[in-house]
Amino acid sequence: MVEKFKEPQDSQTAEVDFGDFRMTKQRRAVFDVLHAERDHPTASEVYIRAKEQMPSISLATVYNCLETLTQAGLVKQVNVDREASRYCPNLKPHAHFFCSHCQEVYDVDLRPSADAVEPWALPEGSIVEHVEVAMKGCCPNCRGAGTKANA
Amino acid sequence: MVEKFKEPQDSQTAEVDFGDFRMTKQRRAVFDVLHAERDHPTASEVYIRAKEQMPSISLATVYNCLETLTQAGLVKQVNVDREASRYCPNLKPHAHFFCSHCQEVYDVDLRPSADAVEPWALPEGSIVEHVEVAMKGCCPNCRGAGTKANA
DNA sequence: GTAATATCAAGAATTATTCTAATTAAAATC
DNA sequence: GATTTTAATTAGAATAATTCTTGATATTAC
Repeated sequence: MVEKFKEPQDSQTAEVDFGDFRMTKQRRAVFDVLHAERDHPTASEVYIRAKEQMPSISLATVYNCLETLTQAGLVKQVNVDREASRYCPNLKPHAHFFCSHCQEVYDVDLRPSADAVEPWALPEGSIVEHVEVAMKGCCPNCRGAGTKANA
Repeated sequence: MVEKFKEPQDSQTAEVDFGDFRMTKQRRAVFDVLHAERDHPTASEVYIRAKEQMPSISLATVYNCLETLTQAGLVKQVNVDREASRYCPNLKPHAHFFCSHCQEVYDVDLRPSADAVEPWALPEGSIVEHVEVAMKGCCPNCRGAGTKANA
């Protein structure tokens, strides 16, 4: 049921297990955009970047592709407050740190052998399928530079 | 600068430190709604409940009040995915558990002397001002009842 | 009591996202 | 390799939560 598809055209990344989905040109383009610069672009930003390689792609398709890729487990959707969703190709368990000064989103790795759920007193019998941790504050860069963006 | 206002009318809860803001009838009504049933209503749900006590209140005012109360630190805004924000009056540090079956949001306390940030390998010099932890899964009730809502 | 300021209400506007319907592309079958 | 079937793409309309705008109404300061 789960097969591998080879990319139908030249691309920067190797072949990817795409599950039941077809690896179309558009999905490949969106996937490549996310891997080219590993910041955390919004759908619109992905759209702008994808258009450089594929001017015919539409915003609706970018939304579709991002959803498909998310369902396939190839990218993660990142939500900070009520702002536009951002997307990231980091598949390791990680949290997100949002710097209020430079407005950047950083990935934060889980410490070796640490457990993100451990600090929380869940009732017996709860089943956790998914944890999302979002931190907000000031990143080391902005801190050193005297909080330029906000001061 | 930070003063106490007494409520301008009868109400269920005691006087509250409201910071620089005025405790108006509308804000009090919204505040009371959140304390009456400690579930996690959306702005629209708060609106519906507040109208029972104050039929003249508008949705825009409910949004304004919720924002004011949030800024004053008296309620917390809870965001799960891209769905409508929910509001909760629990001021203790806590996470939220969203049951995909009954669609309820539960508060999850921090274990005694546990630290929500500890599992995360933040770069030196990061300053965390705020942490938001959202878990998704199945609550003990739904688990016992054979996942009625989804199966 | 009057002036200054803050809040409220109603509806318009905005924004991210999803839906719809028609076209196009890809895979399966002949 | 041509045809059929199925899935994906596109453009634009629709939606939903939220914010903004403007004028009216309270509340505090003087």
